[in-house]
Amino acid sequence: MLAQRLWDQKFMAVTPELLSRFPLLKPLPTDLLNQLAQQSIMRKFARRAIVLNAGVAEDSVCFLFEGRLQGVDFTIDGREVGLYFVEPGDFCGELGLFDEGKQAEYIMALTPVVVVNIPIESLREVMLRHAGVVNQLGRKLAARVRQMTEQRTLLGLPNVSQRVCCQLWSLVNSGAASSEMPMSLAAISNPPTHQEIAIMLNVSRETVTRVFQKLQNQKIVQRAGPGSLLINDLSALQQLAEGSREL
Amino acid sequence: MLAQRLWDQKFMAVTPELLSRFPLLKPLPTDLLNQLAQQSIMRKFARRAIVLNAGVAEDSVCFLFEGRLQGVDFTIDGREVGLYFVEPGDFCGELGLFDEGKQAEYIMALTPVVVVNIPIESLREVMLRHAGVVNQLGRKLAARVRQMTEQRTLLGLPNVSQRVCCQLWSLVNSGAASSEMPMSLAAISNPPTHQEIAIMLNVSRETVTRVFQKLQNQKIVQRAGPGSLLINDLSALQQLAEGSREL
DNA sequence: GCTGCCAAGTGATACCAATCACATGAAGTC
DNA sequence: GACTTCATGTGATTGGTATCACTTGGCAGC
Repeated sequence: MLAQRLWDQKFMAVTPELLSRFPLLKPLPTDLLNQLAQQSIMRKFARRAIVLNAGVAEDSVCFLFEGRLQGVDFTIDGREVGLYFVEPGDFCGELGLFDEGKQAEYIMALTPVVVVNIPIESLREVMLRHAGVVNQLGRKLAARVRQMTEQRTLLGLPNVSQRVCCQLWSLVNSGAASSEMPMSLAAISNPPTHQEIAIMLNVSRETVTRVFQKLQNQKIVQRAGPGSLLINDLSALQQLAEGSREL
Repeated sequence: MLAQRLWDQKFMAVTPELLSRFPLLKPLPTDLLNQLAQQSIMRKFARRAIVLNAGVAEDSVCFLFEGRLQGVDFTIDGREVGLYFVEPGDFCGELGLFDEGKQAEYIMALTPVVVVNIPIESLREVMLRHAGVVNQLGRKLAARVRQMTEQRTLLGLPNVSQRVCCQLWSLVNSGAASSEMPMSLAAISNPPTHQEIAIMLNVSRETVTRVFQKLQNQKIVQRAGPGSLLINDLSALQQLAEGSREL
């Protein structure tokens, strides 16, 4: 473990410039960033690797530099449960900053990822002196609660197709914040696999596939290569999500 | 509306002593409590009344003095979704302290309640000067995220009886923190109605009833009057929750 | 005591999605 | 190019829950 860390550190030093790419850390003074950079380590993980472990008190917060992460948990009977996605520039494992509790969920790499681990203790010190950081962390937590609430509401939908469409709809709205798209056309870049969607919605993978089949047959969505899903008929998707239209 | 508030204020003045009963506010100096008390109002609500509205930016945080509240939301098709309970001494609607977003979920009175509303603006000022308050709020949010994560995991269970038993199990552990009980015997005071449990677990009310029937037939739980549910066989409940035993 | 209301209990039925067991297709590796 | 591995596609079967339509029972108010 230590060897691994030293190796990483050696070959991929964490620079203050790199840290300042993260919105949370950007406002910090240069010397502080220098200090943090020295205490931080950069690590790479393969697809499907566990980046943070549930049930243990992790000693660092994980900042995502490249790739995509997902918070996942497992039910007692071993079933996988998808919680949320983490995109580059964002971070996870921040609950430990506020209490001494254990990491609640696993963080798994959906793609090969590059992350920066910053020790919790160092960040706690930063929090003491920089109210702005505390503020942003508070906002982040609040946003997470809101998002979880929305997701929970989604799970209340009795109609499974509607659940899938709702999830797609919320992916469209969160992902493609770029507003140069025409209203009727949008895209989801690096769309989750059917399996990833399934565990977020408490449905089986096959069911997700079948919903996608129908959506494609009706030309509402369309694959554009492996890394992109085109939404041809945005308003149809919205109607499906809202339940005012059936598949 | 204004008249109502004046009425409440007139007949039930908020005293600093009353505010200091809340753990979050207890550490604050007396003069600050005085000030807050003057800006706060006490209100009563009947059972089933909406205490905080979803979708609007509420201008106050709601401290629960008496009774029990539940965070609820509604799916697009009008189905009720239960999110969490609020017990006396606790508060809700605190997300607005961190961002300017709208209240995410409704807060509904499960019993007649007495609450104290403290303006968000006043609390924000308090947060600026008293790091301890920020700290506690952070912990509270973190705890909420953990609890929501657990609840979400619960929903992943394919077996509905298990879901119900898990929920009961977590009610036992959170509610009856009083440790003078023998290990094999516990009780849930003011247990939620079947309907309230049902909407938290995404199951129908009838299904909850049927699970309770089985639990009662097997003498695992037992009603003790309207305000209490006895758990006769705690370990059996645990096994059922963990899936190592079937109903 | 009567009435009304709401929580809880119960059976019959229908249907929808999970599951299983494959087939196919695409991407990366040696 | 052969091979592995993973994502996706598809049909048949089945069981579990929602739903509906009631009944019962307890509590409160008049």
